[in-house]
Amino acid sequence: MIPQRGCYTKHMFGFRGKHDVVTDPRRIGEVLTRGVENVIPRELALKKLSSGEQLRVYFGIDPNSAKLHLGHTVPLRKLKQFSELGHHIIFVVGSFTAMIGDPTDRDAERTQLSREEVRENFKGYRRQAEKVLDFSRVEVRYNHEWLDTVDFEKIVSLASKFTVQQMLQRDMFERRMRDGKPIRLHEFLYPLMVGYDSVVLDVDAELGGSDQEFNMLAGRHLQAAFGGRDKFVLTTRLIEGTDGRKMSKSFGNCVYITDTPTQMFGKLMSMRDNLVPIYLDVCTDFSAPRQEEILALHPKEAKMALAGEIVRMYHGEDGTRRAKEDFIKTFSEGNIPEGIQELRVPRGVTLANVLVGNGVVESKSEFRRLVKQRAIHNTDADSPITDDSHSIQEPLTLKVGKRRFVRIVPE
RNA sequence: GCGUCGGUGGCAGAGUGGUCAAUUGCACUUGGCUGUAAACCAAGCGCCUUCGGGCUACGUAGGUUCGAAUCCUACCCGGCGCACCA
Repeated sequence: MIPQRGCYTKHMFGFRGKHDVVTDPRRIGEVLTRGVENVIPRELALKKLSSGEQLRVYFGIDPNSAKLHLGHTVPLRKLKQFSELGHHIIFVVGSFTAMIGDPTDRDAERTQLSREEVRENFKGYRRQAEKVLDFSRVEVRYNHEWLDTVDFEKIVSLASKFTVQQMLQRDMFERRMRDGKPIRLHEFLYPLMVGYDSVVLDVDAELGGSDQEFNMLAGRHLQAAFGGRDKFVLTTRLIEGTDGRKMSKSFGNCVYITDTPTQMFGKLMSMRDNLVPIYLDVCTDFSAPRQEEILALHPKEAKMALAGEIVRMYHGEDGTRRAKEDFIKTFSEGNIPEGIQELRVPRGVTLANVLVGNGVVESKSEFRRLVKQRAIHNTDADSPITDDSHSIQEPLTLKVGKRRFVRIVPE
């Protein structure tokens, strides 16, 4: 069953005394700066956090089934810090908003998800997010609980709190106006809906990626308009993917927290040097002095330290050691890594069919190209495959391009 | 509703009857160099191929033509302008 309003009660969460809330100015200072893009308004945040009151801190997520990457962990880690200060974390799953799709992410699939799918997706999300945040101390809500029953009268009342000009100020809309790209009316509704979440939950603070700033501020505006608390908004920094572009599934530049230690280590090592400082600051708990020490090392050593720490956070010491050994063996020494993909095939089939059939190579044309470029290397004989009609007679270990390895065994 | 401009490969954006599987840039792949980084250099970048070529593709469906991404018609979608705002 989907948790209904009331499933989570004050008995389960809650009312800690003042003495449970940490008000150490130094820690508050760190929470409000590290990995933080913006705090609006900063004075309000300081005042609330110093008051000793337990704050209601809201974080909303889209209920897609995607794997979590390091970028997703940034706000999660920030939530954890708030939780450690003794504040109450409310996780809102966008079970209703899923039907609209956030215009911020214009690639987002607009497929309507059923409530059941949303719930399933959240399970997967939670399983991953638990590597960062302790969910036993988190209140989880689904926003269809209150958005389902919103009628047109309510929508009008919400919409009347904004002017069209305010909506158009959003840089994304501004840009699309300028570029002559369409803006659909319902896209204005999205900030209203997620803003209404914070009205209903009457929160003290909202966290999100800096791409959510507009939506969160809309919520702040609505909460004030409906006589709620004065909330502050904290946006976390967005980290670039390993190639320096926006971290995005479609660019293939994400480090997923479900990646194996070896994958994770390898991806982090191949990232651009200039990203090391931000990753250190945002994705690890290294203190500022420790970060300085690391950055003073040879760039490769610095990256090793960073990669090692991040892998350790998600896979522990053992995984890290193995990943590091694998990396050194494969790339520093040019050997073959452990546990490569092994394909059992009938004797005599062509290599082209094997590689294309198993998705190692995309098409036969691609295969021919790779052969021509001497990119398919027989590591047993230490020579490239030069015959594009090569057929499999003997077991064969291949290196395709820089990092694809496959062992083929005829039977 | 009327007018007008437009819809091309992952993206941007050329091309306006044959020499177009489609200039160019970005992204991507591969080789070189390296620290599996960046930068740089070089090659490649729809699918199939017996390497001759074949097939599919420029919003959708038809049509004109020996030949269409390019011309015509209808439809769908979008931008802008005008009208509407009882």
